[in-house]
Amino acid sequence: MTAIKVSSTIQENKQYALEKCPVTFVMEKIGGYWKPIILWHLSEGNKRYSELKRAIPAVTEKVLIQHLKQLEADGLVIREAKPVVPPFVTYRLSSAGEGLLPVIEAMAAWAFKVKDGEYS
Amino acid sequence: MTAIKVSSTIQENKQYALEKCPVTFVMEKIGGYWKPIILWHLSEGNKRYSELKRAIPAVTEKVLIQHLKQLEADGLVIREAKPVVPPFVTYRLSSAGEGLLPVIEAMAAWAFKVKDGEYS
DNA sequence: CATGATACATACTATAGGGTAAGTACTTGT
DNA sequence: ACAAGTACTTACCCTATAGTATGTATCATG
Repeated sequence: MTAIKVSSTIQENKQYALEKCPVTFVMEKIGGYWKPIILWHLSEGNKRYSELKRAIPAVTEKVLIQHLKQLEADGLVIREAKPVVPPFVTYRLSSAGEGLLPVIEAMAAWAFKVKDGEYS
Repeated sequence: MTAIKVSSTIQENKQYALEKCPVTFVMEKIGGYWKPIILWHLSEGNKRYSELKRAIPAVTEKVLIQHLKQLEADGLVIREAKPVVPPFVTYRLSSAGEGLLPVIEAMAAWAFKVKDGEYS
């Protein structure tokens, strides 16, 4: 039943979903809990690590870098580190990251409609 | 450090994110692994439970109903059950669910751009 | 009379992700 | 000499979610 065959795992289903569903593909990239917020803040302009930290106080440092690393690995943000002695690292959106902004805005628009009770 | 205070939990951070970030709000609704796929299939028209099952063979039945229940509870899909003896249940998008289609399409559009290498 | 189809439910497991807490290396300020 | 700020890293825990496997009620059909 359920058409799951030999040695099926979560990873295999993930593969399936990634290939079959472009939306799942996007979810993989921005599905982290704080990623959309990070992207949102970066859409306002380049930010230092510490600026992001202060801008999103509820996220822990571990998760913040974790997400930043993933976003960097996925090519959505670009990290620039000046090799100075108190470290100076800035993050900014790549062109792919900027391409996501319309998506983010579409999501925000829907959320506001829902909260305004526009869909009774 | 990290500005997390007394009795902070995942749930509290969730609350924070939900209030502060409309995108996280959307993620809560369509963030389940198969939800976007389900919504996509429902965008093609009403579907019976068994039709969805066959349309998305890689998802298990448990997860399929689980997601459908959540989507129903979130007001994104509408469940209609005819009280006949072999059960006949159809699912369709609510107006709020339809309102998400532009979001889904924006995500899909971005995904295809990425895969086509449009952002070198 | 047993199988299949319908639309689920339920008990159990496994893993990924987020959270907590603490530490690192280097320098400037007091 | 010690704290504070920079940008992280690491070890550990906890929970939410997906997956596995099986069961349920009803009827039609062979």
